[in-house]
Amino acid sequence: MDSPLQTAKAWSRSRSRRGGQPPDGDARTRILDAAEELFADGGYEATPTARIAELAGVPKGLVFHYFPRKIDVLIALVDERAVVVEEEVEAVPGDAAGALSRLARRLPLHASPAMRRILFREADTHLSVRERLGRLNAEIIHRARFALELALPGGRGDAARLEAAAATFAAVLLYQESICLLTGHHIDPDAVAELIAGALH
Amino acid sequence: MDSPLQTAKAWSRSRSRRGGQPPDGDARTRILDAAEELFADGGYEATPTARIAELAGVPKGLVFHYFPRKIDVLIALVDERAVVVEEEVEAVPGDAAGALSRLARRLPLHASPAMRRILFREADTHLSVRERLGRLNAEIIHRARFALELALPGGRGDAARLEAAAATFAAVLLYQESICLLTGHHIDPDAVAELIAGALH
Amino acid sequence: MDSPLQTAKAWSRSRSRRGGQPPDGDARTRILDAAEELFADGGYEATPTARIAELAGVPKGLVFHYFPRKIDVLIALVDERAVVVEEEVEAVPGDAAGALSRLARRLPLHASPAMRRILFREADTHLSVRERLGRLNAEIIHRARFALELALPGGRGDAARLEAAAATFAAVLLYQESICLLTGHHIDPDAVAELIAGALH
Amino acid sequence: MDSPLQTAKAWSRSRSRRGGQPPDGDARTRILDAAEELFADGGYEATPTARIAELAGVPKGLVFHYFPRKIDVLIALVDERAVVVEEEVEAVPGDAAGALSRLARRLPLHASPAMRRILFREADTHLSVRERLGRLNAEIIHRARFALELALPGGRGDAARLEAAAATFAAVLLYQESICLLTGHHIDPDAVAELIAGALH
DNA sequence: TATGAATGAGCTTTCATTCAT
DNA sequence: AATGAATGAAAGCTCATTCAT
Repeated sequence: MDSPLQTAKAWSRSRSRRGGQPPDGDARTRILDAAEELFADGGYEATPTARIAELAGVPKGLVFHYFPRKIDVLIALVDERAVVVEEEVEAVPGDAAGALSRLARRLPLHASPAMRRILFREADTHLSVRERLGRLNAEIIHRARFALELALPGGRGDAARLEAAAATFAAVLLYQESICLLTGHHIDPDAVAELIAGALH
Repeated sequence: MDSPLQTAKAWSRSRSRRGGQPPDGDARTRILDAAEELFADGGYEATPTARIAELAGVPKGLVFHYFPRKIDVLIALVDERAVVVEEEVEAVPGDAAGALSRLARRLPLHASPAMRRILFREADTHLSVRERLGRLNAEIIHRARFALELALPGGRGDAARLEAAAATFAAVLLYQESICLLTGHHIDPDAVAELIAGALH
Repeated sequence: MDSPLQTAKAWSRSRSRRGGQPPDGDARTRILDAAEELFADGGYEATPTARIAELAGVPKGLVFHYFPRKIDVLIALVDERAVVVEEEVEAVPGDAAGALSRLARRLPLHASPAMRRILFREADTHLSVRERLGRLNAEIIHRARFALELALPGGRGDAARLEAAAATFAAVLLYQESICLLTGHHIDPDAVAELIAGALH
Repeated sequence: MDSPLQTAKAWSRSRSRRGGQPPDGDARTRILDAAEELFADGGYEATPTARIAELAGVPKGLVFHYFPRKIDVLIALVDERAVVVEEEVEAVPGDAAGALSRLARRLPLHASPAMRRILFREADTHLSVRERLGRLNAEIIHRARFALELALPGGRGDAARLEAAAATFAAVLLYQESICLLTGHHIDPDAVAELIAGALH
């Protein structure tokens, strides 16, 4: 409740509620589960399909039954487990900081923490991943701009300023988790929301 | 001069000035050059040492003569070509936005665009890279905070607010290049500098 | 009528008359049809059973329902679709060249062009195929010798000469199609028939 | 001396004279030797590279050091060990049968019996092999026609007849070995030479 | 009879690394 | 310092075959 994004544990708790004990669900699901974990940990390239199969508790051949090429596992993962939510949000005029905070708390992305790591780690080299990350970034900027526009009185404030504010907020949202992982430096999205909303008066 | 970070072409121009004959420099240098390009393009894991040797125009065995293990190439690259500059900067009270802009224009990092990509791409999985990125982030935050503190009148403005501002600016600086590469979305650091400086009055 | 052997199109026309709905015939037939085409094109070894099933439009498991082992598909093909006709032909004394021409036009083999390719391609390594090809060769030589004997006056002409003539004609008949496919060089069986008949006076 | 083509034993005797005991020669040569034997026996597709390495007495990886893809082994084999001799032969007017016999005894092809099998077996499916076989066929027909033309008096005898005779002789020469292997039926090239020469008077 | 998930042995190929020269 | 053949473990992937339904 105090964290802007669900933790890894909270996420797996919410998913395992529907299933049983490991091996959880059907073979295809277990393969994706395993791949998600391993890709997030060591990266796509460094993860052999054999280890995916092993962790999933299925024979090596079955991985290729469902996913003819290794890359298809990653594609399926992104397709099915990193869904960008593109819907209109209700307008709340006047409270820009609150709107940004709410956006931070509820990213327009259905994805586990592991999937989020994969999304950033592999975007560099894999087109389908990059495309998904691009959509997410666009959606966040769109919503941030919408929140700021509504919150601000009239047409005041030039467009460039608003654009920079939205992009800045998106950058923080997208990378705060990476930054924490890589540098150990925590960023409080609420403080940033207030800061940016304040900057536009 | 109008770009916040050197472009790839500008960088290689500035480097080749010191070098000379094609193929440029001695064998060790050519190996590192090749590795830098290939690691940036396809990632460390996906780059065979044989291709490094090929691109460097040296026999395969020579790579292992200079760098006993493949990982040593990456380590040397980070050590020698991603130098974080840790020095005190002169204070310019009163002009917070200008100070941030100057910081954006001159990151405390001696590294080519390719090296910067490597730094972010491999930080996840390779300790020595992560450590370097952490130092860079710390240095940027340090300087941003210093600039903002000096620029602001008195001790006014609470510490948390200043912290958030510095972290936000660092996030933008660190990831603007990645964001552009991944999403095509440009961010103007000067606008962000002004925005953040403005937010602190 | 002017071609010594049926063309692929003529063959499939004559077969589909008995069949009917697309996809043609029952599952077993469609499997054999697919195998015939694929074995002829790429060879037995290079053809996965999965592709046979795919081309036949049947599930993979069904192939093994009808043919427990992959080799059984080839065996069935040869058994059922490369039938060597072993029957006595009427004698027509005096016209050796004509008799050979007739033999060329109507090989003692019921088989599509694809099956003929399979017969030659797989004879090297698969006993049942080799045996069938041997029977065909023997039958052709038998008929050619018979035609030449009858056509020639008395017992004149030594046996070895006649043997060589029959074998030569058989070689041309058997391999003219292969030669054309492999080298693009056409051979006119009628001209060869006349040549060989003429050689025996 | 009485056989038109060298036997397998005679061929390997003539080659091993230059080398020592097995493992004979350098690694690349041993790999080609092994491949030649195995491809001839079981066919290209059915021969794993691992068995080539095993028979050659080299580690599996070395095969791919010299031949990046499996198909390159076959290509090298055809390139280096199935050389078609394209040179003019001296004219011997008047003795067509003798000229053809000499052609039969000395095919314009430098290749072991094993290579000859490979040439015919793989021509169907591998372009480079087919091209080589086509060249051989063309050369044989060329020489046979040349021999028959010279041997025959004046311009007598129509061109089509001569063409058929040359093609027939080439077919017999090319396939006599295959026919013998596949059907057990021996053909005496000398008898065929005499027959065909006789047919043209 | 019909189906497609499941299996695992084995395939081609890759690659970091070693080493004699 | 320089070289490229040699090595073998392990990678991605294929495929005939089995089997529960």
